[in-house]
Amino acid sequence: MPSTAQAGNALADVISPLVNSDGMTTTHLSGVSLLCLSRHQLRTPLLYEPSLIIIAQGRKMGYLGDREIHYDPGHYLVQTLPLPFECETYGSPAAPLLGISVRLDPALLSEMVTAMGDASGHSQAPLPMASVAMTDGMQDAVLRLARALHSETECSTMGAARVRDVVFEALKGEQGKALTALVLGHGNYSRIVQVLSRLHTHYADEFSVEQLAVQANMSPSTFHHHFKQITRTSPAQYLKRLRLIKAQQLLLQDNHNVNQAAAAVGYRSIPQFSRDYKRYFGEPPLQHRRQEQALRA
Amino acid sequence: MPSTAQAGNALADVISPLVNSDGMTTTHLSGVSLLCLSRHQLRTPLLYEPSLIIIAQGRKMGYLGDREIHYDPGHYLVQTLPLPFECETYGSPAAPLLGISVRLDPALLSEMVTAMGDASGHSQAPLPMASVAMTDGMQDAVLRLARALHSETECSTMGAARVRDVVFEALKGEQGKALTALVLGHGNYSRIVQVLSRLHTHYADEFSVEQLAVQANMSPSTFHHHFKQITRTSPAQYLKRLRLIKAQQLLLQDNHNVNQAAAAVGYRSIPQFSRDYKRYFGEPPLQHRRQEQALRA
DNA sequence: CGTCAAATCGGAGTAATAGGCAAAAATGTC
DNA sequence: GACATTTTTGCCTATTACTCCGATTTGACG
Repeated sequence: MPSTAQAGNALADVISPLVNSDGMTTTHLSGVSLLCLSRHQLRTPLLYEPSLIIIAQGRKMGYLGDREIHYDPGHYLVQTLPLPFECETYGSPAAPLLGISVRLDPALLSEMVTAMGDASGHSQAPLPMASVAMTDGMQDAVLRLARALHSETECSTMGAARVRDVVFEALKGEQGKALTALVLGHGNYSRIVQVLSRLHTHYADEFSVEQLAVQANMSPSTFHHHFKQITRTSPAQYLKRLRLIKAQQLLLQDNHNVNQAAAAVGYRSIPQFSRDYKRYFGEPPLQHRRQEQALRA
Repeated sequence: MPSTAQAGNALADVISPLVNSDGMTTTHLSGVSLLCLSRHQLRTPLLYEPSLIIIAQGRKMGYLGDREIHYDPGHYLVQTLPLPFECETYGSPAAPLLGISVRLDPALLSEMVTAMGDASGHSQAPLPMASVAMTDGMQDAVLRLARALHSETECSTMGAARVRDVVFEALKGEQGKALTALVLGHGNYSRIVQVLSRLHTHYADEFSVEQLAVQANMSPSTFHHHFKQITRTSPAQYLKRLRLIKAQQLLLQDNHNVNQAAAAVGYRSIPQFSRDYKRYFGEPPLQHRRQEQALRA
């Protein structure tokens, strides 16, 4: 059981008994996972599913293009879209990072947004990733959710409701509009989102920016513009990163060899894959796998 | 004492009494050696130190990439950089190759160049190896040097001056500029030379072209370009040849075994070493050593 | 300060190389 | 002559090198 450094951190105390290893721990509640990391993790690219991430102890820092996103016990993360970005995690054996992640199920989201009605007049352009100041309401909701995780019975009977509470708080919060925009097609934003969704489903296929622009009903140049506004990278870059991250999973978790991984994510040229991989992650594919394996052993 | 075939070859007559075996003979003057070879030596890779080489009898032919460099009694060789190249020697028992080699001491060179002042306006790109037509001045200077070698007393009192004369003639000659460029950093040229120097000192270390390019303050592609311009091979090739030649010395002279030699010059994989050696020298390492030992016995 | 030419950079495809493993071959040893 | 050891070869995968080319920068000159 990881240690909780600070006294009086209720959430950390509740989470801590539930995890026993670094990384993501699943819970009895699908869509809810626990984060733990007892060491410093240098800035590295990764990809989160749309989710809410609440930090109980430690802190994280995300880099999306030129934006820096801090999250810590006083700020939770609203991740609306599954964007590739880079993340640095601050944790130590004495005070590991502890947190809880709640996946944003589109169906649930849609239902809730519709039920809540459209209190439109959107304050600002929706951000696909944003750090939001913690509120009392959210704090309470998360704490209740975390407590529920201790009992399998409570999970099955009350789990959905606990999750609902948390999401409700998020919808009320600063970034509620961003989530709303996801559900109610909101002009340009949702057209780009559709394209992103397509990329995520078919990342191994070949795409031309032109095709994508057509799909979004925009000219290539406007498409490029809006795309970059949201993802902070160009379409081609986005796809490349997506592929590389997927390939990394295949390499490190599914024990594919470099050939297979490269092919599986749509690379035609293995050398090209190797180079891109090295540029993005800092070291070439196989070496990376060896290191990772060495860490486990 | 080797025979001097042609009548009236003053230099050959002076040198000939000083040598009594094939190969390099050292003299009382450090940095000055005598060459003798009474048989034909097929084209084989080797590495000279920066030096002046004056042939008194017979001839040699150097191959540096696509360039051919002839040297014979009418042409002396100015070797500015220690480049791996290939060399064929024409000699026979009746008329062995005879020559004299004067090492180019960087300190001496530097001193002389500075003293002579920079008569810049460089005629052409400096060549790291070049054959220069013999001049009367050089002929005289070398002859005087050679005569001095006969007397240990003269060596110790006048040796330095005699060497100085020879180097002075070289500096005045066609390739003087190449030597000057060595001392006075000359933009790209000297940046590449620095890298070469590093390679020669640390040839057993691991290098990537990328690193080297950084050291030379160039992009990889530009680095490639300039490197090849000077050495007539690519960086990786150059390092490989350097290592193989060093390994050859260890094998043939220092009686290392193949393992040791391979490791000592930076090969991680012995099989790879064996392959490369064979490609470069025509036959695998051990066989080569055996042949060489057979020749001596 | 703008213009043109030359040098340089960075990307991408092709080719070559490194290094691992295993087996064959050669060598030295008893 | 059989065995143990060293060396060589073959094959395979992953990585790097090499080279060309378009884009960009640099630098000299007007």
